[in-house]
Amino acid sequence: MNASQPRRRVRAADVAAAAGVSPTAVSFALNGRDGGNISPETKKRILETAERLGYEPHHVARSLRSRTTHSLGLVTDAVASSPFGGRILAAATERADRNGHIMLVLDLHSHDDREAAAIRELERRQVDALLYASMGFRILTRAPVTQLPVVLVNCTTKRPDELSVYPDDANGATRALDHLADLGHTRLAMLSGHWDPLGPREDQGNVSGPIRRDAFVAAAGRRGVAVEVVEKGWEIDDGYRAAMEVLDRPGGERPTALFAVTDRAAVGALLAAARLGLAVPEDLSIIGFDDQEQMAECTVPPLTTIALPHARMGDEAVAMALAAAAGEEVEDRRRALPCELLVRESTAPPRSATGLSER
Amino acid sequence: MNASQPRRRVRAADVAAAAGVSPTAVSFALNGRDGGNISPETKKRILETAERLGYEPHHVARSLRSRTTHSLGLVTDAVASSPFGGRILAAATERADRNGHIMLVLDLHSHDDREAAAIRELERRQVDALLYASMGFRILTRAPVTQLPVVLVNCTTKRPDELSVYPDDANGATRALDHLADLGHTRLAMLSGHWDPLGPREDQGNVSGPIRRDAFVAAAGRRGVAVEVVEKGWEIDDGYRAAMEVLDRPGGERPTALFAVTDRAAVGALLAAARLGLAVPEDLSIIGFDDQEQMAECTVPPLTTIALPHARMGDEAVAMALAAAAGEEVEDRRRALPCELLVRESTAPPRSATGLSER
DNA sequence: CTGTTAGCGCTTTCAA
DNA sequence: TTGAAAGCGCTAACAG
Repeated sequence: MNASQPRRRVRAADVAAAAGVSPTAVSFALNGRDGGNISPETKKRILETAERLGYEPHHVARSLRSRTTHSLGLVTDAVASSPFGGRILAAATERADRNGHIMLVLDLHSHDDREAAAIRELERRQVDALLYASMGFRILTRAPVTQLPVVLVNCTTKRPDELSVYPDDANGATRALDHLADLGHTRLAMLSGHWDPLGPREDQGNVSGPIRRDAFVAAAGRRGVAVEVVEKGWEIDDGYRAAMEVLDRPGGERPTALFAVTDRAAVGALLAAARLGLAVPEDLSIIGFDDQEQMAECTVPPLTTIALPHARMGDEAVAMALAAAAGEEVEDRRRALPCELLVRESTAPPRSATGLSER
Repeated sequence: MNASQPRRRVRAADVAAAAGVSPTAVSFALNGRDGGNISPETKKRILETAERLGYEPHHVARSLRSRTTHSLGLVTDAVASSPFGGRILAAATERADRNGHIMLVLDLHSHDDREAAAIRELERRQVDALLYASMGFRILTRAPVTQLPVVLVNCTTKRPDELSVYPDDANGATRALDHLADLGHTRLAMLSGHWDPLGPREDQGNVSGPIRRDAFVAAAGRRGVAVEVVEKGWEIDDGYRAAMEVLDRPGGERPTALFAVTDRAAVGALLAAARLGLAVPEDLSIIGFDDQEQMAECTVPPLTTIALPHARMGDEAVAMALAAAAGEEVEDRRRALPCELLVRESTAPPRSATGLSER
């Protein structure tokens, strides 16, 4: 049919010519910018012509003229390469896309010295706003320097006017304790991490560890249950060693439930329990934190855990960035998002509470 | 000092005026485009002036004029949200950045029907080339349709002219077997997955499973060692069940080494071994596949595994895309990248081979 | 060796 | 209601 498929890109002017109108009319019709100044039928004809010709607006030209690129920059310290970062990124790109924006991604690979250059690059690209995401939850001493609107993701500062979204770890830890206490456990242990396991600089460390620990201990105090805290670290082997320490003792002195600072540590605890011949959850309840992909859901048994609000962080961060870019006043500039409890199969009432000793 | 900080953006014309030259000279000086037609000292003066004024080229304007945006589009079926995808993405953004390009990321969230729209969006944005990355290694029946140069990442097609980079799973599985055989194991089991665990459509499934299995079995045949294959799946619980099946029998009939199709399955095997009171690697060697972040390295004991070439895939994909965008002829259009063996602590010679029974 | 000038494709003010 | 025309900031022919 279309014998002479046109090689050349079809421009607004081509549509205008084909429809017998001016470029102005085309622009108006396509952008719905008609302040009632373009007749419905003309508009319809223009739209049809554009469709027929396969017209696609030239985004770059549009950006040059309108001084907005409909794009957002995402600078990450290493999020793109962390197992959680993906969830933030996916939700962020999703939300951006729904709003006609696209995400420009720059990964610092933990080289903080590249930060300034990355931000300048994004400024040059005329992004409408910036997201700055960190791998672990951090409290920054200073936000990235730029004239652009910035939203901090998975990190925040002390300044109340700075835009940020981050997980409410304390809320999550409290839910973990309540879950265990509600089940009837009274002798608990927490497999905890260290302060600042990642960075050399004070503001680089992941602060989730102490927050989770302190909130858990505080909540335990409120509920009147005992907690033994063992600080070994976040990883599988750390959890294994910590669990071995509290579990390898006579039944009566052993905690009936463990709260692990991360799902990885919880997997270590699972390993230790298996090694010690303790059945989970019958002999020992274990609850993790993070709802880590491909891990929490498919351990044996599946892990009860506290889910980090990654998707929501990405989503809200973009919403905030867009609002700020549009010059709107943003409410709740610092958003601590709740962490949901996911009850799976690694937690149950303690033996003494059920009164029955199965198997 | 700078009492009157200029609000207005400084343009090339401003630099030209300040340096007492024409905009052309500025353009030439900044782009190194001088065909020897600009005096070194003029150039120096221009550069200094630009520096002093804090001039930043307006990328959008430049793109409009030069018809190249120095940006690459990345369409993923869900890579951004997978634990491996991050590594690809990080390496890709890194390489792009080093070459003055930026990455526009669009995540399909497994909605294949959005693919066409995503690609059109990227075309509108005038990206110089496209990367199409899939979460699991797939063999596509058709590549994305676009006029742009495309590089397939972690997937490929049967067409030899299509650009792609993907892992050489067969190579990895062969290395796994060689490692075990070299250690002296003669009675092995492979904890394998299913064909097509992910997608409804035939070309959506991850093909790594059967490739790894077949290559492992073939290599075993070559080395003359026995392999029992158990097909349960990729996840921790699948590995646990599969391992239980082959391990829960008298010592003489039990394999001395396990090859797990993924690190997750290997963790399941670790759990099963612990449950059964088998010491790893003394009683049982376990080797995984993937070198999964925050998992392989920190199990107890740390897992010997085969590393997927994620970073290299991201890196080479960008290099290929850039070359293709520049109109260069690309060699090795389909690149199967080798998978390295990482020897950690979960593998050792079998008891019978050492002749000693420790502990 | 340097400057003038004409666009890239689109939007939008202003006049018809 | 519609159209002409003037740029957005930069690059690259083409003169000078």
